[in-house]
Amino acid sequence: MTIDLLFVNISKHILLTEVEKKYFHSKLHFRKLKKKEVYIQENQISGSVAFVLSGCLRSYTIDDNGFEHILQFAPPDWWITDMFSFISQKPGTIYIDAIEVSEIILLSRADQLDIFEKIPSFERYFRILTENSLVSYRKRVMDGLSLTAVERYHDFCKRYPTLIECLPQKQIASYIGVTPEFLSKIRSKVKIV
Amino acid sequence: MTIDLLFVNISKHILLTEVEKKYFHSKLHFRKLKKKEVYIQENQISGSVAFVLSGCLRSYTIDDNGFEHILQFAPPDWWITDMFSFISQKPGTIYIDAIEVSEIILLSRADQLDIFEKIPSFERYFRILTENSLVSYRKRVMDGLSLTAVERYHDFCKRYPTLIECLPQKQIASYIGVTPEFLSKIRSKVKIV
DNA sequence: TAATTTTCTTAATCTAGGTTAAGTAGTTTA
DNA sequence: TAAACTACTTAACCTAGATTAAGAAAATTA
Repeated sequence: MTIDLLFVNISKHILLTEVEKKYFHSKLHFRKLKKKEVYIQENQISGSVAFVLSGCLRSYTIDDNGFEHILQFAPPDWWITDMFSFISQKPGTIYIDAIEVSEIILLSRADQLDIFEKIPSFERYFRILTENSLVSYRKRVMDGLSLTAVERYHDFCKRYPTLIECLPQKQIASYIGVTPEFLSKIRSKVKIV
Repeated sequence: MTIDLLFVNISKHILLTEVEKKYFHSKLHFRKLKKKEVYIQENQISGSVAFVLSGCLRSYTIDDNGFEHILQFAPPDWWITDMFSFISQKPGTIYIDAIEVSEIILLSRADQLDIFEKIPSFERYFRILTENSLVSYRKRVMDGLSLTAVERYHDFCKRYPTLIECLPQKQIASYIGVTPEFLSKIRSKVKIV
């Protein structure tokens, strides 16, 4: 996958001149991650936000009992970072690693802020991304408050059919907020009925 | 309360000229809400976002069983709307009403977009608000996945000490995702131990 | 290929939190 | 002020989902 994926994504929201594209491009860094390789760790300051070109990343916390809770999956064409740490430049609370071999493009917070100054339409681009992301977290909060585990699982299957294919089941369980054992039970019941 | 509250809030994030302030001001609308008066309803398109000058609003959904689930409280100095509907201009899924007599300032989506064109620093202002809001929804998702009801209640008390004072207990229960009966149980246990 | 690790399944048992119900206290409204 | 809601409490009972444990299947690694 090439960096074109990112420029196509951007062009859905804002228009850039060739000069602006080049300037933005000059601030980007490319990185490959092996399977399970960590991109961001707890207590670390997230210096950058990552755009996924290929593979898949995930963000998660580890609670006091050592259990992982998955916040987000980032397949190609998605941005991911520890937003709290990225915007505050304080030590973060989440881990981000690669579920499979992945290629990502990095933009540092300093460079992002610099770009906001030089190319104001980027402020719009990230404002729109943040709005959309806000809405999807909001939905997640509502679903947690009002749906059962079975309903959350079906909703996940409907919304992310491609992720269902490639993710280990225990990670889906962690995302929807149940134990792997219970998800297994849910799935076996569905088959019979 | 006067509209100054809003301009002080804005000045924490961006600098405006007098002309810009006046232009922005000219797009705002003032509204008073009685206790329980509805500002936005399900299936309605949220034409505007509201800044609270006095009183307190809340946003919530009503699920298939008729239960309310509170998404957000908006005391003075906060913005509130159905973000999904506001950005997409499609029919929304939530209700927003006044918990007590309230004064709010409204900005329509059309005017907001117009202001983004004319005064790009407003794009920054709302980008920053959206980033912060995203982080707090993200925390809410994490808390829902990793904390017990007791922990979520204590966290709420710590984070929103002023809201604890003025909100009916059943609304706090609805926000943290438990029944009023169970919250009552939690509170009585805390007293004894 | 075998050995090891990780994932998934099944089943018994347990518990956090829900449900139902009934009583009390506080607040609106007539 | 009384009547009618609405909010809060308590307690018995119930259930969705967790925990524990053990085996089977799949994927890594040597």
